[in-house]
Amino acid sequence: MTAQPTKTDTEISGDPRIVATRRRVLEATAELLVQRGFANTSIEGVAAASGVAKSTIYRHWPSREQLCIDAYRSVVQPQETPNTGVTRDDLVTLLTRLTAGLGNSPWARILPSLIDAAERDGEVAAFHRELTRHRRVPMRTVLELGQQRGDIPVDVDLDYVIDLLSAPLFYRRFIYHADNDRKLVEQIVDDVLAGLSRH
Amino acid sequence: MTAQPTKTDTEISGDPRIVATRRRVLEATAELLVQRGFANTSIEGVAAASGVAKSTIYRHWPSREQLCIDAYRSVVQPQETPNTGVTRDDLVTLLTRLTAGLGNSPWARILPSLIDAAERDGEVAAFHRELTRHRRVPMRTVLELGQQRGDIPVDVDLDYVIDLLSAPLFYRRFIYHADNDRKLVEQIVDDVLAGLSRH
DNA sequence: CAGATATGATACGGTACCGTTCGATAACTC
DNA sequence: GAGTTATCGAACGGTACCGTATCATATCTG
Repeated sequence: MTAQPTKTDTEISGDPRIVATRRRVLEATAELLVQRGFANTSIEGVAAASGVAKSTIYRHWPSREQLCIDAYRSVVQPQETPNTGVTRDDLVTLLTRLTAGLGNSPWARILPSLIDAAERDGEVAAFHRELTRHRRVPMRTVLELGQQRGDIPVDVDLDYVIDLLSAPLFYRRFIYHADNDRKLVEQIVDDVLAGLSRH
Repeated sequence: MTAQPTKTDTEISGDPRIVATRRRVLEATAELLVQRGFANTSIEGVAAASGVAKSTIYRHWPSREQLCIDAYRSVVQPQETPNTGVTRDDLVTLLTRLTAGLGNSPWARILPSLIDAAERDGEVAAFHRELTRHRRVPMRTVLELGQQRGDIPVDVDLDYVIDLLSAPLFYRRFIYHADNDRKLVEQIVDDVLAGLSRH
């Protein structure tokens, strides 16, 4: 039971029938995850929504969990790392982008379901951990460059800085249910950087 | 359909049968919510776990949602407001308490389910909003006193400060899956207060 | 074109809930 | 103790899914 990503999206299978089926099913699953959440998304529901026969879905995915994980993965897009040479501006760019993603993307709308499922399912938890680590890479890079530049004291743990910067946006989106605008992002970046400079 | 809290816990009904039934059902429901989550907690499951007949449960609660909301409410305990006269220390106290609560309490273990359900159910969302607002009151009070004392600049929005202070703990518990220790709490408080003093 | 392969459609027995009804007990109240 | 009230337990018809099997049909590949 080693983590088997159920094939990457750069599918090697030439057969267009397989490619089309996978695409249709993953799209329908993502849509259902948005509308109904993880626990209320069933294989039969996906079959009905996608127009793909249930038996065909079972030929491609071993379980509902794997299907949902694949669907979620298909909805996450990679982020590029800004590099203007100005730490503050690059952070604002990253957080503004995060704000946009948190707003209305399928990724954000499914995330609560995923977090909830991860509380009880080890497979989902491992997947979520991997995704989260991955998502933090660009900001980590920006902060490392900033540290080399002297914008951030060298004794500060950069993962901690990522927490300080990102967490308020997640919190306000999922718990406090408040809007995140650009002004807020700038204030967070400036306040956090100012706070760290005391070290 | 005005927000009807389905009776407060300070139940006026003298009949001990009713009191006992409500207690048994709410306890079993909370336990099931921890174990299986919101979407996988059914009335029949609660009946089996509590030993209370299904028909009896339906006499007390109109729906699964209302029952789960009541069960969650029964698990939340009110927080008192520290007041040592030292803003920094009071904040550390509050956040340390939050850290403890986030660790292993039923409240924290059910929270992801509740957040997920709130994404799609207006009734749950309203309830969650109410709870969140309520939970923030003690910290708001501490910050107001701190502001009067001059520890926090007057032009700073205190709700924003609550976000900066609390969010990292929630983020690390539910998204980053990292531990929150006392040292981290102190660092957050000191860094945030230092950052705000630039205003 | 011929053979291989993927899909569609349907049916299967089985499980878990739903929300309601009803009569028999048990427990409380006055 | 008599009357009221709450609970139990079982049964109801109905819905949604599960995971598997079968076979005809459609679609690719060489």
